[in-house]
Amino acid sequence: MQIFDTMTRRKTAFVPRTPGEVSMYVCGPTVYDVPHLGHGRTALTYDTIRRYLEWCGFDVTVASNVTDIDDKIVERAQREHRTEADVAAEFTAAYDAELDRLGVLRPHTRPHATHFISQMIDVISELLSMGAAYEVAGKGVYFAVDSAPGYGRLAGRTLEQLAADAGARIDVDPDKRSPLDFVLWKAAQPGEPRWDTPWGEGRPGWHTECVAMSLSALGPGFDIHGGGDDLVFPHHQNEWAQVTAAGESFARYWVHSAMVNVGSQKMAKSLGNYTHLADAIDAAGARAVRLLVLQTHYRKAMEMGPAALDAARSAVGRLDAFARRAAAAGISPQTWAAVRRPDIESGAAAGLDAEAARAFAAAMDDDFSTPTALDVVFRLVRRANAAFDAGGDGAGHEAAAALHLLGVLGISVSPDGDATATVEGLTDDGVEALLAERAAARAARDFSTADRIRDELAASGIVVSDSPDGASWHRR
RNA sequence: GGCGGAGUGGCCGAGUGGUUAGGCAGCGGCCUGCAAAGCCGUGUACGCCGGUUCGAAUCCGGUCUCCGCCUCCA
Repeated sequence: MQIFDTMTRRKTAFVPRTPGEVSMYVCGPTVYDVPHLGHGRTALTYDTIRRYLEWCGFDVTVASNVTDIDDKIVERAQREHRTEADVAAEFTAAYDAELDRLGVLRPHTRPHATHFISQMIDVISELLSMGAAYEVAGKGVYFAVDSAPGYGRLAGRTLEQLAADAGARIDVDPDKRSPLDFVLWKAAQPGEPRWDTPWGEGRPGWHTECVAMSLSALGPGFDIHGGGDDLVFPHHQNEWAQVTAAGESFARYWVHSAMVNVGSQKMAKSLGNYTHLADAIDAAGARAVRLLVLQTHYRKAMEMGPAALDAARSAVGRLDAFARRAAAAGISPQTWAAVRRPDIESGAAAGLDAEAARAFAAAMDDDFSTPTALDVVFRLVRRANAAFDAGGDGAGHEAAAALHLLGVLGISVSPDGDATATVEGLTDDGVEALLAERAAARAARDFSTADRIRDELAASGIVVSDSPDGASWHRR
């Protein structure tokens, strides 16, 4: 298995710290507003990686934080006359709700920054004692970047290059020894939340929390450190600098997922193309959002506008229709839910198309190439459908593999369509009654009545399909 | 200005030297009372200009355009 490591900028063979186990830290959100499409993409990226590694047989541990104290949270709390904790609680809940809808597995541990103040104090104290950090009266504690040789490497730049550009876009703070130095701890300001420390009251800077939390949760030298592309610099570089200065080992692999574009520009509030994750899920369904995300490689910027979401929604409909045919043939995803990659390689999962599963695994082994993996799945679906058309039971292996591999990617397909969709109106019995009426009309070759009933059902979200064995239906 | 990425058929989006990516949409056909679903068929796609090669979307040189990061950001 190969993973692209941001630090070395190349695909690297994946060798975990402990054989058979993978430890993964994913930088989570700052909870000052509702989650947007980008949060969804990032979460789905790491959820997919996790699911795949688990399928491969690894014992995976995921830690993902919530930043619940930060400038923007303070700002919003003050603007809305509420506490920071209240703001954080509201948007943590919103984040959880949308990720749950997307089917993103909850991390095994989810540290909150405000619960790790004492660990952050330990980190900063150590850096102060070794001279890697310094205090500025009234402002806080800063990290001296020159105490971390190689600073800039994650961004593909040298300290000198970075220094030459410093100040190009923001004013240099004269209290810093180097313009690149960053704040570890912010001295208390009136009206802001504060914690007591050996160097006075204040609140944490952003970059220390992930150091304290990741190392607490996963220990030194954990395997994968992930997050959005925009965190590479300065956030991850600054985390790395602290750990490096302290002489500890940090992440073995740095993985970053690319940004979401809407209208070919990065989605951002300032550009007015900020899209709430909840709106996209409402419009296209959670599975379409997931499918769309996986149709693009995680390291490439992707388009998530309405047209793209709509196309994905159609594709999910195709998969559901396939699931209906498979179910009718007695092939259900549940049958294969417990199968893992080693089972297929050992031949213990006879009944699945092993060749297709290998092609799928080969794609995923290549830096989690989900678009190619989906290619494998869709080709299986077409072959299985063709076999269904041909009659007989030749579709079994392909259909089973397609359903199983979709499950590995976290895409749930179902004969019933989108189980989370809101369905109002007709009960099952009501539908059956109307269908009986329609069947009678068809038998009498009264097609206008039959079509009227079908149209009525369609208006209620019921799709009717006729076959030699009679009519079947499902909710759209 | 520095660093990095990208330009692929109507749209999204894989693909790093030679056989069909895939999805969505369209068109024709089969199936159907008509549909739906499905299958089959269907697109002189690789920003532009040169070069290397028997052969390039894929390598080299040049050029244009777009995007991201350099500041909080998934």
